[in-house]
Amino acid sequence: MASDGAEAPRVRFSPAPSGNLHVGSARTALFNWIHARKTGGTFILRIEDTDAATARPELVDQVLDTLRWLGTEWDEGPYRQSERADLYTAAVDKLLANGSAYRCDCTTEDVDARAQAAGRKTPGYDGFCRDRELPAATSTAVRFRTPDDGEVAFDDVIRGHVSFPAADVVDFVIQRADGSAIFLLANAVDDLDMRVTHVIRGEDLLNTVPKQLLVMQALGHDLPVYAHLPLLVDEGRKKLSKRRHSVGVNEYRERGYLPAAFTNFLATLGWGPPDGVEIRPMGEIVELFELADVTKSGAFFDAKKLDHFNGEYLRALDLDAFVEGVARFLPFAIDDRFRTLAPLVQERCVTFADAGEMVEFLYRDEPEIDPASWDKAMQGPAAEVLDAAIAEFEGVDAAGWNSGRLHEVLAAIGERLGLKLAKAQAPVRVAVTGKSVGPPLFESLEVLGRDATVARLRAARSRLGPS
RNA sequence: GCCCCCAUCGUCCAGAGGCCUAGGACGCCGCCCUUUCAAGGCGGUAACGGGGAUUCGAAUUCCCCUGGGGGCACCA
Repeated sequence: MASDGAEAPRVRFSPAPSGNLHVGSARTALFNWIHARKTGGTFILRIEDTDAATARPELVDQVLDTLRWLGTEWDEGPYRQSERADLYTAAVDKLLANGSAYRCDCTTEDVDARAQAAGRKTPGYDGFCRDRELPAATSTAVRFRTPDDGEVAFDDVIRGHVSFPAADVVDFVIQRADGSAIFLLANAVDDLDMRVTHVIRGEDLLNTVPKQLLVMQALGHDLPVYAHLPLLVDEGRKKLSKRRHSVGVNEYRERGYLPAAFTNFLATLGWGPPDGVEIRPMGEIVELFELADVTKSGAFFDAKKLDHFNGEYLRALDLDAFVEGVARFLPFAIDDRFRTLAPLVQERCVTFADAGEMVEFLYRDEPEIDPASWDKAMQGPAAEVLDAAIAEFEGVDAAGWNSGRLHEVLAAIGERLGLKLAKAQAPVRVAVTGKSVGPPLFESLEVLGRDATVARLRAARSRLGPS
């Protein structure tokens, strides 16, 4: 890398501080991070909070926290645009001075009204104030003067050559009337100032490139290389919306997904390793990753596939790590009973949050009966099974109360009643755990203990009524 | 309305002119294993949007159409 003497790459992730980081943003952050690691470059974090109206300083920490959880640690920053206003003002002054920008006092209403009067169907500014030479005032914003003809073109690492007719790029605001900078300006100035070499971001920003290129050129600097990632879309192929989906990374974090599984999955959205092995350590992904290999079309965030990834990662955890990780998702403290069942629970979890469901029966005085499970299990010879189980289990002495023994006992009962073990265990399972699914029954009963087991069987039997 | 981008199984990726009767993964279906449920094993379903052109040969190149998406703010 950098054998041509070029400087090491510098990339940046520049989220707006909107709190709960969007999964699409997380993917963008990840790809930036991967590219930096791959190339020995620097990953810069910059918070884009130039809009005082929407900036929520208190939410910045949440973004940082999420990034840390994902493992996409930054090398430089975080910078905050709200603290760099002088830089933007200086840039605007320079553009004003060299004729690249001018003041404008048109309101949005003025612009729309003129467009309507002129019968134009294309929205946008018409250059009304270009030559009015307005003085600075509290009501004037600053607009960038775009070329009237020619084209603005660039080579995107992922998309190839992209060009726009310059005439379609209307004069745009770079500084608000209150003197604050607009994203287009701040973003360009910062990329220049931070010597960013590769701008890796979502495709929704592809259309802003010409404007930013124009600003950068007017400021007289070398231009960064752009790479626009395909958007993450919903099942309707629309940009993932906060309205209808769990698009916040925090939701996944709270539901017990593992950061390694989550980032591994994100890495397969818009990119795939050449050998087709999708589930693998991030270190390998970093090695294999090439920005130019990124796909061009939108990718659906498939929660089912994420679940599969997470299940794989969860099962790969050693037992201690699983127990430690699952702890904060359980509504009760980890004890020996949980530890005993843990290996069986781990095998059956997709996320940490699933574990509680499987063992909660241990921590209640009485099982919470699921009606559907009850109806299904308490049919046919259920009463006989329960009666026999009560009688037999009661006779097992405390020292012999273990899963192997219980297995034998219930198998014998089943045999006597002409039932397969699977059938015979159903009423017992529901009576004791309240559900028709869960960890293996005999291990569960062993951990629950004889007295509690028998008490629950009796309770279920009486609830069942006379046979 | 205008501009830009995109187009392989339901989904995510492979495929950079012959190796493709298109491969892997998730999902789904079936079978096996089995103490329920998972996990695991085995098998199956399923795609190159349409039309031209180039070529001996096109999923791969070019053009048009269609379809989808994104953008066009004193938001980012």
